Amino acid sequence: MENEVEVYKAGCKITCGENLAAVEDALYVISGKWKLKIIIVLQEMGNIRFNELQRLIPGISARVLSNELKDLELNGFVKRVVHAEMTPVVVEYISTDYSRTLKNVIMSLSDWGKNHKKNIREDVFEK
Amino acid sequence: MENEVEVYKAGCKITCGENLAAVEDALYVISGKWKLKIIIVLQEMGNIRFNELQRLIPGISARVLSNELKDLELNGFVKRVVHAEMTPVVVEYISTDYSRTLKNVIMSLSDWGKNHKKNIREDVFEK
DNA sequence: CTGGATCCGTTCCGATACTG
DNA sequence: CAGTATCGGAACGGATCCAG
Repeated sequence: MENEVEVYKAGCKITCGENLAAVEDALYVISGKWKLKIIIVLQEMGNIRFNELQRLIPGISARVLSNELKDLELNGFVKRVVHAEMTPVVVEYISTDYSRTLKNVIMSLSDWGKNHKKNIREDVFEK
Repeated sequence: MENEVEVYKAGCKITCGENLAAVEDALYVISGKWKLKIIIVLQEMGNIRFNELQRLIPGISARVLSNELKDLELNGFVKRVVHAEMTPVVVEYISTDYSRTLKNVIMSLSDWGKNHKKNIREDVFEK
């Protein structure tokens, strides 16, 4: 019977490892303080310019925003569009189709976040 | 017509802000390199002891695991159970009901991670 | 306006050693 | 077994100045 438990746990370790690896892959791309936020704003606003983006994401500095945008562009979540015909040059950022595959992730996080906030307010913590 | 766009965007900013805040609340609690992984393993294994946990999460050090567990316990995701009647003392960690509310989050992340990995392998990147 | 460059403090985190 | 202590490097991120 002790053995059964061990066998069960050994089985768990396999599926568990799969899930773990998949979540790890996801986190590798979208974790960090800003990435998901930028993606969300980009998706909701359609096209958007650098400064407006910065204004919509409270607390982010130009340096960090710039770095994050490069990273997101490399990973195919954002497209950078330069309107060279205008003066001064206008640069717009738009979200890609691929970034839209994160819909479920964003929604589940958003839902959970709302509940969590509610719970924290009500509980007053019975630790 | 230019005006319509601005009105639309102004509306977006409101709902956008809500989503942003909710996702931010969620990320505040579960972001970081290890938190979700620990929660996943804990959920799949039921009860588990410190060293086994460390073995199941490749790369984590004892110091970091210890810190993360304390943090997770404070936030109600993990329960620490001490069996003082045994010698040597056995300490077990178990996941809480509250940690199970993350089910959707974990599943959507896992699904997306699997797809993402597949895409990366196939694309060979047509940037 | 759209960032790049630099400086610098903080925080994270990995390695190792150690304790009861 | 279940952690703690200490160290040091790396990464993150804010502030400021600068350029096209």
